[in-house]
Amino acid sequence: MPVTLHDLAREVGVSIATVSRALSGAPGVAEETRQRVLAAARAAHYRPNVMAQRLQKQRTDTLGIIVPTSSTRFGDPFFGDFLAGVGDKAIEHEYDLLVSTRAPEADELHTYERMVRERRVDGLIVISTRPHDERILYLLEQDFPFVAFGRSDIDAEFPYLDVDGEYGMYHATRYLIALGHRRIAYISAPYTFMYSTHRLQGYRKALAEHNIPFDEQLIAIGDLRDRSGYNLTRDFLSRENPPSAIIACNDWMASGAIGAARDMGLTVGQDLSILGFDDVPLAQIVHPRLTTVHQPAYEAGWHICDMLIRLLRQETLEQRHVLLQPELIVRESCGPRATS
Amino acid sequence: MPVTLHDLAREVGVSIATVSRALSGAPGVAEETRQRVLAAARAAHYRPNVMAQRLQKQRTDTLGIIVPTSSTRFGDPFFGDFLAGVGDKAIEHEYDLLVSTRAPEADELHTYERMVRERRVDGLIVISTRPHDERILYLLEQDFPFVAFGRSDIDAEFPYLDVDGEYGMYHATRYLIALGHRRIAYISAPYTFMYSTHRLQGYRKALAEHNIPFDEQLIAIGDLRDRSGYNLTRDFLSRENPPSAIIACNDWMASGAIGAARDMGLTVGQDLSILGFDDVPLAQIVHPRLTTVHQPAYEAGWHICDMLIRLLRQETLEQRHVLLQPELIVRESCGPRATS
DNA sequence: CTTGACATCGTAAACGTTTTCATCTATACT
DNA sequence: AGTATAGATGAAAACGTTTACGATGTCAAG
Repeated sequence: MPVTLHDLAREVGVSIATVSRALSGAPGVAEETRQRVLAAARAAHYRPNVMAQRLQKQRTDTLGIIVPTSSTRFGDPFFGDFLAGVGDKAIEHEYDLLVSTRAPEADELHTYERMVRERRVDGLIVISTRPHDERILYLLEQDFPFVAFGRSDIDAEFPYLDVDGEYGMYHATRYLIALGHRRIAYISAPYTFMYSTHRLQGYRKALAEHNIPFDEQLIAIGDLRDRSGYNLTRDFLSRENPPSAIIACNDWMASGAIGAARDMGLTVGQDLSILGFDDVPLAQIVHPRLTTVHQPAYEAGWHICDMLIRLLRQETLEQRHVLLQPELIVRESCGPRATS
Repeated sequence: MPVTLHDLAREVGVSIATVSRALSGAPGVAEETRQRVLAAARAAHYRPNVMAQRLQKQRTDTLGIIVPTSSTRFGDPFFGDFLAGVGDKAIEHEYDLLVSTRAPEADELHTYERMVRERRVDGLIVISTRPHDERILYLLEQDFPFVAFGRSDIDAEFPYLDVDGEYGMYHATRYLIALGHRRIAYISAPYTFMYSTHRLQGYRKALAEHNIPFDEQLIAIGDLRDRSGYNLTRDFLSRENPPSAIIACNDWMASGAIGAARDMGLTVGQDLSILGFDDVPLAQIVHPRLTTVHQPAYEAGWHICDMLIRLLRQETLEQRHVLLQPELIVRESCGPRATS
């Protein structure tokens, strides 16, 4: 039913090779012929069959990204913005974007194998890297093109873009220290995420620089959802020597912390300082508005996609390792330590 | 480099046709031969080349969804959950999911043409339907399989799933009326979305049933973001006869409304009732927690994807038109009208 | 012993491109 | 005039599958 090169060739009275050349802009076809072909193609509303092109070219012109749907990531607006950045960049270069949720029961690597071995995509974006990330090891082993969002601790080089969580948390912590805080609790993300370690590093570094001893008791691990921020904060505040400030590893937990403080009769920003991470829209909606560390989600996605495309085009990346410096956004959830 | 049917055929000593049949489970191949082929395939880590399969089968086994990235939709967690539902269902049936952001400068239909005419996908999911939706008209005209999330007012039948906004808003309004409210302001979504009209219908219907005259002055149109909810609420409240309750068309604007009320010294849930729509996670984080209408985003995506797959498989849909009834979630942002 | 049915398998044609290579024509040079 | 050269084109081989069709062999029924 749909019109093919063959149809056009018959129509114009040339061979399909000539039609192909004329359409692709390849040299070696007379200008007059080219015009005739183009006119016929337009008239017949010709569109190439991409599957045929892909089979022939041995390229899919498709980028892939695999999203663990069960985790909170997908509902997280941070991820939505990231994906928007990836998508915009992809379409700008005429790449398709294949988004796959990992089948919950299936082995994660199975999803990656599916992409790689069956050649569904030309390259992959790996998100939320983990320590000893087996996905990255697999892709390296297969010599498959990819760019990671985040670093890992494996003993091999690979292209990545990361937001410098250590830098961000270091400055956030310094900010609280400058406000007079000494007992600063820290609600971490699970250590299965690489960034957890980096951010904790920043926290520890700032403490050390100001000769504040690191207290294991002030560290808790949340599940990134507001509920756990709430619970852990209640826990912290009901101790006999409660912290005067709390840092949470993302804005959701920080928002939960705000709720807990409110429920316990504390005024956030005065009695208790709370600091988040990510700067999702939510941060400006909660009351008081959240002081947090801004992660440029859209830009990160955009940039990573750009790196991947360059990689696929064999262009040399000016930088295979990009570290973005996040910015501390001061709003109202932090204040000087209450001098009671 | 990668192993093909041809390689396996040579290996086992049969023709590629037999190998293909053995692998696909087609009849007409001796059990013993099939086992030999399967063993060889396993040993050689054979994976089919999907592009070749797609060219041959004239199917892409891919579903598409086009997302207007510039609008707030992508960052909206509602959409993230929806997409997760679609993705999970798609992978369950071994479909790939192609997510395309519309190139901002390009004509929207161009993106659809790209999908349809170049046969990149077998079917499409159309989201946030609009009055006289040209995308739907185009797909109908092309006789291209799709399922819409939302209805439209065009004069043609097409498969859709929708959340009954009229029903939801009707019950929400009734709830406020039952609490004693008579002057209920309404912050609508832009009328470029089909659901705006439906929801407004529900609001009007509830008013009419209780003999409350519809007052044009109490209707405002927001842009779905919290900022506009904030501004419009300030506007409402600074009039001489302010409303005692405000309904917003989504939770973001409702949250903005809460902020505005707070800034004007009002206690939400007592002095002013505020009601949202969607029930995104945010609704449970703001203070007071938002009374809102729950939209089952994940389930909607899941169900729509299921409908589309059945459509593609020529199975008869038990229902080509699905209307989900949303549920009112009562929390703390609404209360009886203050009897001052 | 012939015939037909059936199971098993191979040949080859598709699917719609891109691209190599060879062919052909026309022009320019000796 | 003869020949080299460049430009324009077509034939055909790929890319890796699926599948219609035909060929072969086996076995049971007549």
